[in-house]
Amino acid sequence: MSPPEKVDVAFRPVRAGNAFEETVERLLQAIKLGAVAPGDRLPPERDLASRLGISRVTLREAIRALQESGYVEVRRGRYGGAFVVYQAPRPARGDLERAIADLGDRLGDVLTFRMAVECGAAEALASADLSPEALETLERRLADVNAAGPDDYRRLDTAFHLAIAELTGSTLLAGACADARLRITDLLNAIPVLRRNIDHAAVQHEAIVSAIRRRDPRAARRAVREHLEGTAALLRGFLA
Amino acid sequence: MSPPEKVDVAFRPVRAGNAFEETVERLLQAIKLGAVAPGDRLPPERDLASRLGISRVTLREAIRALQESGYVEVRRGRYGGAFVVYQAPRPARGDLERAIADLGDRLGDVLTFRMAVECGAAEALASADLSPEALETLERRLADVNAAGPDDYRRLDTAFHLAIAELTGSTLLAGACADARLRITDLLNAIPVLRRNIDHAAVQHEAIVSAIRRRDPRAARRAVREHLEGTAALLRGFLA
DNA sequence: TGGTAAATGTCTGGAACCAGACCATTGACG
DNA sequence: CGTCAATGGTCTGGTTCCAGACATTTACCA
Repeated sequence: MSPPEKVDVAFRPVRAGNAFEETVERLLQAIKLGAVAPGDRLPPERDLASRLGISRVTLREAIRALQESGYVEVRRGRYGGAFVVYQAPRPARGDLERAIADLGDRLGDVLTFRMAVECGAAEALASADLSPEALETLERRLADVNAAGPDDYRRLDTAFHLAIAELTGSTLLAGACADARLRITDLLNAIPVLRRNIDHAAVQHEAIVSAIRRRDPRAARRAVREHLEGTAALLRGFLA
Repeated sequence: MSPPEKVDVAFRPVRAGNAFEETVERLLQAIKLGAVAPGDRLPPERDLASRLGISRVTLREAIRALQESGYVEVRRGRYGGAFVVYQAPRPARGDLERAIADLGDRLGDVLTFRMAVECGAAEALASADLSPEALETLERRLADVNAAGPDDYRRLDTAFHLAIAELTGSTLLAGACADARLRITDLLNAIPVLRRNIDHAAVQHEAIVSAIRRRDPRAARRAVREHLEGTAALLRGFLA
């Protein structure tokens, strides 16, 4: 037998690192991702801390960091909370290059990962026995994206993609999709939202939902694949 | 627009929980997974601690727990270390039911996740431009499984599956596959290794490698899908 | 036979993190 | 116009976790 079957992936890190930094990162991504729309507020500290599995103290430190960086505005009293004041800026020339450079050689990693999990989610959803409510949620997200203005587009696009993952009912898969999306948000936000691209995406989105609706896993997968490949190709192009 | 697009997956836990318990779990799974064969030793404490991203103290506590449970044997001095003494027992009647009950309603979640990431990995690998060394590694793992005795089978089967993920070069995807495998190990170990099943699996493994070799992503995906679906169906059957 | 390298074993001080109790503020609503 | 519930703000004591220095053990090897 061949001796060195070192499966080093079994010894990968148990924890990501510092709880505070992780939390800042998570919240920041939740904001950029649009899980909380500008003007809305984060859940109450006690709730959020328990959902994130950290103490309120640590969460508060993270929120303060976001406050000092101008992402949220904290108000006290009843109906108070941490309100999102961040509005994703229109991408400027050079943003994309910078974001890609930040990601470094992990770009390919992320793109591969995203392709695998999002295609998998779509296929799983199209194989499942969807409740009418679930289907309605999906249609609603699709309508939201189609009705979005330029400032809302990325946010609602993300919500649509993540809805597919969440509706599979697999929290592991949904988590993986969210993770993939988080890692690529900065890149997506750096791509200008052009009319032509939106229209193209809308057709593809429709194809995805249609495949899911008629329970055609292979078509669902193919549709997602084509949808993501456009972005992937664009980004990989900047590596040359 | 439809107001409540609560993407609660964005607020999922930042950290898994207790570092000590997480570490015990991880090491235990690494052993059951066969990342370290019986008789072999874990990496030195300092190495391992840094790889796992925890302190040596915490790692030592975890190792001591494994020692007291009889999984490893620790020897001091040069050429010492934590040696694996655990030999996966032949599954007994009722093990599988117990393992499934332990997993509870997360079974579907795990199966869906596993299907998505392993299919994704195979497809990605079949789309990639494999180096001769990579291909050779894959062939070697395949040969290892085919040459395995009953006691080694699960371990080498795991090594084969994880090799596919690792060779994609995407650490995220490899990590996800390892994670999926970890979560399902107890189930797999509870399934008796029958001659008939081994032969069947060997044919499917060959189909997977063959598809990768001739760079046919769709065939690779389909082969993995069929391979995993057998297990999934078997397990789901126990839910009824 | 003794030196040495590589490993585990032990200790200390400090940083990070937590749980929970309590305080302060605020806007809605009766 | 006062009450109150929901929220952020603060404090205390304790636990977990860490980094690093130092001690001990052991097998190879000159």
